[in-house]
Amino acid sequence: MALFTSTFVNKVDKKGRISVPASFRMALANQSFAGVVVFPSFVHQAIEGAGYELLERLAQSVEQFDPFTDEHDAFATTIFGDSHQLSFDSEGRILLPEPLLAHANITANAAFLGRGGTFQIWEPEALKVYKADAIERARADRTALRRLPPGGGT
Amino acid sequence: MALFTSTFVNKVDKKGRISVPASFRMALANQSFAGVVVFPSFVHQAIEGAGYELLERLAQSVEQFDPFTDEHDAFATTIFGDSHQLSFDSEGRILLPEPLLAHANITANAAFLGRGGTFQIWEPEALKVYKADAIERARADRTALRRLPPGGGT
DNA sequence: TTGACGCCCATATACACCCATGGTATCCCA
DNA sequence: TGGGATACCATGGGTGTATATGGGCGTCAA
Repeated sequence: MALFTSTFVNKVDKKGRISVPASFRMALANQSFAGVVVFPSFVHQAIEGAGYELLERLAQSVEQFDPFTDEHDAFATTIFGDSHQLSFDSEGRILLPEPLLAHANITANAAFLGRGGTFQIWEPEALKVYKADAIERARADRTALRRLPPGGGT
Repeated sequence: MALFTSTFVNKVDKKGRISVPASFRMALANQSFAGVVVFPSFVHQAIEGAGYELLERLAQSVEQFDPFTDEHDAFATTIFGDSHQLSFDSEGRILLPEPLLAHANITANAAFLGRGGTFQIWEPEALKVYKADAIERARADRTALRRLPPGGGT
């Protein structure tokens, strides 16, 4: 499995296009859909992104909920209702929809944040703030990382 | 499995490249990704390094969290957002990203410190200080070593 | 008709790949 | 056992290429 890692800050040009980092495109290379799937984050002023395949898995997982619970409702509405399939242009760029740009407060630059199986797109300054906070929380909770599946050292 | 052992001090050339010690490369030889994965240490001014396999295990471990909890959030952000996949060039060198160099205060030289299943990259002088301290702690904590897992020789 | 969007081309820069060198430890053979 | 030959490794630098970015043009649709 290819993973999204690292953080990249790219420019939004005057047409609204932005390059998806090459390593992210690489991670998506063998998907059926040549592009990304994005939807607004529930909790952050950021955009969630993933490959099409993840959306399919989410669909399955949502169906496992009781179809008439609140969760199901919220998930189905938000994730599928507000998610967009953005295909790459010939240079590997995407065109972020206006509502998503507004949700994440993105104007001139946007930061792609790798999160393993998924990624997020942030306004760079907002990401800086959020990252500082995340490091604090991770540091405090570091012991949780010891719950690693078996394998090599550490 | 192959382990990272010993300490090597190598030069950072003017392009920012640095040779990964041959024995470390050997230890990584049968991984799916021909390179290393690095991320800033939470606690030290040093760079943590490992094989791609570690990242895969982390991804699994993170997925075990409920995907929308705070823990998941903080870990995914911190670990994947700050980790970089650095592939070897044909001579076995890597290119350390600027933020990591800054985090570890590395300029002209860098020290690779083997830690078994993982390794660290330090500014050589800082490592000297840390090592002296580590020896102290090891001496004080010596009894902990008796808690060895069962098994024959090695 | 006008605007939005998909496709094409152009460019600078960063980086991956290639080849060259020097030093060192190892091996081999006398 | 000594000395030379050799293989390996860290290091340096040149060059082609991929990537991010910018802009022009045609087409489709409202």
